[in-house]
Formats: sequence, C-alpha cells, structure tokens
Amino acid sequence: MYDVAERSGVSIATVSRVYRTPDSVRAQTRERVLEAARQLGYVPSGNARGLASRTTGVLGLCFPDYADADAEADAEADSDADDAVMLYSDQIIRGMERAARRHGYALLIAASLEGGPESLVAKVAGRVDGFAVLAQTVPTEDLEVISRRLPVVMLAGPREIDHLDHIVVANADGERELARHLIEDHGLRRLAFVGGEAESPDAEARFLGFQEACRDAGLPVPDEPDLRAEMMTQAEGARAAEALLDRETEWPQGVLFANDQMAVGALRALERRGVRVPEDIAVTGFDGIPLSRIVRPPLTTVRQPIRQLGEQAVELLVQRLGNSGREPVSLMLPVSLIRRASCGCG
Amino acid sequence: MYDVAERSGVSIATVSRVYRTPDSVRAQTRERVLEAARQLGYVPSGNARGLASRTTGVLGLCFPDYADADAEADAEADSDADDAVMLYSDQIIRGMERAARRHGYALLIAASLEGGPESLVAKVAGRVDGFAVLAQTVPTEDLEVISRRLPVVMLAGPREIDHLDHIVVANADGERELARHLIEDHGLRRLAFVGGEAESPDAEARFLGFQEACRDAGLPVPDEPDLRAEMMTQAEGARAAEALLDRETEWPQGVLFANDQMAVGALRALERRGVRVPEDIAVTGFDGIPLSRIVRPPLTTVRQPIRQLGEQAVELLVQRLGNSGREPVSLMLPVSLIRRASCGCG
DNA sequence: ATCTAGGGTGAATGCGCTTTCATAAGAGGG
DNA sequence: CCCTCTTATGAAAGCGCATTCACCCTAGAT
Repeated sequence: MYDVAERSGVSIATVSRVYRTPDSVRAQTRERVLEAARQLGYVPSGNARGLASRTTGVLGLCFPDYADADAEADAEADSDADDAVMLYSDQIIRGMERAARRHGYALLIAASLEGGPESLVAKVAGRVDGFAVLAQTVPTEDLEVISRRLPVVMLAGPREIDHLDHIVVANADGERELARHLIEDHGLRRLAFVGGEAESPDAEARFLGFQEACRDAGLPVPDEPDLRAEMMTQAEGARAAEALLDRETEWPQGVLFANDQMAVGALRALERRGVRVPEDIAVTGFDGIPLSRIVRPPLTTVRQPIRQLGEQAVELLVQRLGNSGREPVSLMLPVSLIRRASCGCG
Repeated sequence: MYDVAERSGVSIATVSRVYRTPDSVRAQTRERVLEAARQLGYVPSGNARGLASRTTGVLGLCFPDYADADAEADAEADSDADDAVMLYSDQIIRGMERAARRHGYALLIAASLEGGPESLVAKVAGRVDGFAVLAQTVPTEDLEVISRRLPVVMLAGPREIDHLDHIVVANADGERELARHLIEDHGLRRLAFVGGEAESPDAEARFLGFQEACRDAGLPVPDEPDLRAEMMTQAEGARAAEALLDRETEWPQGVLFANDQMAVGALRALERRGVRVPEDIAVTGFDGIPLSRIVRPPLTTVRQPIRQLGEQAVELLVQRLGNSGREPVSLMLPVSLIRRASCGCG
C-alpha cells in the first residue's frame, strides 16, 4: 500500500479511500491509484484491514469431523454413488454460502479436530465476525468463552448455552406425524421404535414424538425405544431388524427407525430374510437422505430442511451483528413427511 | 491480550508464547495465563496474528455464481430431489475441505459476483495463503495481478495464465473412449455430437475426443458438432434431440451429448416422441451427475473425478507454499466411462 | 565462592490498514 | 478582494499480535 501510494504520488490514506469509499476521491486521483495498484500487483491485506476496522466480512461454520462416517458410507454405497451423496454438512454449507453471499459475506468452514487452543475452532473464531456450530462439535466450555466475544448460533442439538441463538428442526413433530400416519392411515397398531444412543438429542426427540403419537392414538406408550443402536448406521439397522424378527413375541406391523441409514440397513436385512416390505412389515426412517429415494422400496421418511438450517443460521448471525442487544432466539424449523412405498403408500 | 497479560502478571510476549509455542513457557506460568484468558473470554485475533506473522492458515476457493443455474435445476427436478443433488461446486468444496483439513488449513469459500475492487474475490485473496479458482470465475487480468502475490491454482478450464498451476480433467480422453465404446462394442457407425457454445472449453475438448474416435475408427470426421446448444441445459438437450429427429437425413444410431443435463433432456424428448433408447437411438452424456443414474434408461456417461479436483488443488497449493520456486504444473485427471443402459449396455 | 549456560521472560518494534483530525485548495457570496 | 463553506488530501495514531534482542535467574561446573 505504501508502494502504491508512493508510485501514484498520494498518501496511504488516499489509497485506502480509493478502496473503502471510492466516491470520496477525485476521479482522476482514483485512476492514478488504481493504475499504480495494477502495475504493482497490489492485493489489499484482509488481515490488516480486519485488524484496523475490527470486522472481517466473513462468517464461519464449524462442523464435526465426519471422516470416519464418510469412509463407512462410501464403503457401503456402491462406489458409483459415493460422489453423489450429499452429506448433512454439505447441505448446511450450501445453505450458509447462499445466504452469506446475499449479505456480502464470505464463508469460512472448518471441521473441528480436537479441542485445545490450537484447534481449528479457535482459528475460525479469530477470523470471522460470527459463526455457526453444529451440535457436539465444540466443547461447551470453549463455546461459552468464545460466544462472549462474537455471535454464535448453535445448530441442531440441545440448547447448551442459553444466551446463544439456536436452531433445531422439529424432530418430535415429524416423528409424531409419521407415527400418526402409520396408525391412522394404514391402521397399524403394533409399532416398534429403534432409537440411537441416549446421548443423541435428535434420536431422543424423535422417540418423544413417537410416544406422543401412541398416546394420541390411545395405544400403549413405551417408556423406552424397543431397541437402541450405538451408531445409527446401516449395519446397526440391519442388526436391529434381525433382532426384532428373532424375538419371541409377534412381529411388529411397522418399525420406525430414528434415521434413514438404519432404516436402509433394515430394508436390506429384511429382504435377505424374505420379509416383504411393506406387506409384512412397514419401515420408516428419518432425515430424507438421497439414498432413501433410491432404495427398494423407496423409504417413507421425514425430510429435514437442512439447507434452510444453514440459511437461517446466517440470517440470525447477520441480525445479531446489526443489533447485538437482541434477545437470543430459538428457532424450530418445520419438517415434512415424505410418503413412499415402504409404509404402504404409493 | 493485554488484559490477559495484566491479569496473569506477565507480558504480552508471554501470552503470545503460550499460544504459539506452549513448551517454551513454564507450565505454571502457562496455566496462569490460560486461566486468565478463560476468565476474560479471550479470543485471539486471527487478523492480528495474520498481520504479524504474514500467514493466515486459510486456503480459499472462488467459484462462479450458480444461482441461476440452480434455480433452473431445482425447477426441473422434482422438488423432492432438489436438496439431494450435489453440484459441481459442492463436490469441489468437499474435496478441498478434506484435503485442507489434513494439512491444518481452514477453507474460505466465496462465489464471485461481479468484479471490481470490492468483489468477493478481492476479499478472499486478501485473507488466504493461497486459493483455487474455477475457470471463468475471475477476470483473467485480476487473476494475473493477484497471482503475483500468492499461489493460485486454476481448475477446469483453459490455461489462461501460464505461470499458474492448473488442473483439468481428461475431457477429450473420456469422450474418445466413450465414442470408441459405441463404435466398437455396439457397432454403431452413424453418430451425432451435440456440443455447447464454442466458448466452453470443456464442451470443445469433448468434441475433440469425439473427432479422434471417429478418426481412429476410420469414420468420417466432422468439423463441427452436429448441433451446438447455447446453454447445455435439459431444455436445450430436448430441443436438440427433436431437431436431430426432424432432419431430412436418416436418424443417427447414437447421439453423444456434451453433458448429462442435455442428455437427460433428450431422453425425455425422445420418450415423448416414442423413440426407444437405446434400441432406436443410443444416448450418452458426460459428467456423471447423480441424475444420470436415476433417469430411465440410466445414462451412459463419463464420470469426472470432481472431488479429486478439489483435493489436488489443495495439494498443489500446499506444495507451492512450501516451495514457491517450483515450476508451474498442469495436471490432467483421468475420467472413467460408466456404461449403463442408454447405450445398450446392461 | 565464582563462572557459565541456558531456560524463561519482558521491552520494543513493526505487520498493513482504517480513521479521526487537521489542513490545503477551490467555490461562491458579499 | 476578503471571508466562509465545501471538498480533497495528508499526518498520525492505533488495531492485536509475533518476534527479536536483551536481560535475569537458576543450576551445574569449576
């Protein structure tokens, strides 16, 4: 910048003005400066600008390190498809990028590895005006500290810190609606629910919705999921399906899985065992992943508006950047039931 | 930082050391500092650190503003699927993010809107250690200037600036292999090629491959594509298919489209006209988009390793950051033929 | 007891920019 | 022709950190 100033015979203040407030500089001077900048290959330092102006024009996203889950998903899917499957994080990124672009922000993304001062989270936090975090990505205490300095919005998970903005999807509502559909529209009465580990807030919320539907329909209300999977993967789903079949008791008429991955695994296991879906047993998932459309039979599920999650996150951040005094909000995004063949529809 | 230093009774230099080189500080001192930082909610400023150390630990990606293309794609696809389709840019982002993470970098992404000093490109360039650009995203002259200051790698397109690293996919090879397959394995002789606008380097490279295959097989070598679509969309593909049918001359035995979108549109148009694929006419695409698998009949196509494109980009950037003297390289990533029903396979 | 290393710490400088505040140069008005 | 009011520009003070150099202190060697 000093070089540009010297070369064009002005002060650095004027060079700065050329970039920040072009109209405040005489056209002739401005051209001289821009020409010099071009000749010198001048690239303004975002760091310096950010330091001086205390703002970066960048929003951030921290998401968990899915590396293992991906490797697994890739291995399970036919290799043909592994490039095609859009992950949760991909969709959030896309949503945030769109919204950020609309507001003139760039987006900084990083998967958190471990914690500690040198973590990527710390790097992100120091380089953005505000950021979103996927639940269970960053240790609560770190978030607690960081959120005192800049806007943070928490996505999809329990509200661990109450002064943070927070967005979830309507897990319970979705599962309740799904169960209601099975009960009322398909006349099923003996339903089983396969959940995840008790620490998964999503899975728990979905089970809650299932309970509500049972209650609403006057059916017995289970205290616990019939089965809990550790990993919520296809393999676990297959295992759960077989466990359900091998029980002494009569088969359930329908099985609700806490996510699509498990339901897909179950579909395959049932096919191997010669159990017809939906004639013998109805199967449902949750999430609305692409795979749910492709499997046979197509999976009835509940779609989460993941992209909107990202867009809303940016909206909240931008709002708070404009008005830091705003009360923290907690949004719940509506989900939508997708009826396909695996429950008997279509 | 000054506050932290004061509170823990040390100098700012020591605070800095606690974060940069923890081992050089006595454990007891370090704990005092970290405790003070926690109490004060200290978040190190990435800007200041970047300014002082002249490095950001961030890599960047600039890609075109697909907003319009997306809206169109969403409208064409059943609404059910619009969240599921992974775009070109999504895949590159994923690839770059993975690779960047491995090397300890975060990723800054921005879709370029217009040019000018205030463009997102300028913002990205000033905040990263190096970045990748999708072809035709950033004006060549801007890139010329920026690339004098930091590593830039150009993705998928002509090599406009010869001192830049550059990665392309083997468009010509792929199309040649595809045409060879149609000619040799399926015995087709009368082939048509539907290209894009002459300015699209990808489409042109693919046509080149087609020409080569004709030459290799001793077939007449066309000078120009039989048809050129303006937009390479489904609608244009459908139109092209109909135009081909309506010609005076005999129908071709096979039609190679320069991308999947057009081929899919053609598939639908042919179905409407009662033309059977592949019995009456074979159809092929290029890209390997997810949709190509779902349409009926499934589309024979050439898959681009888009994710690898992103990963390689990061590798090149990291290499160059380590050794700025390295000669610029130009990589060509191999593609793979995917044989499905639309050419008569399967 | 004195000397020597070496680890731990502080003072000071500068990274490249934004932003007042002050000043100079014109533009009208009397 | 002098005075006031804009408009364009310059000078200078940080922004928050990394880093060098100098210094002090302690432990081991002599």
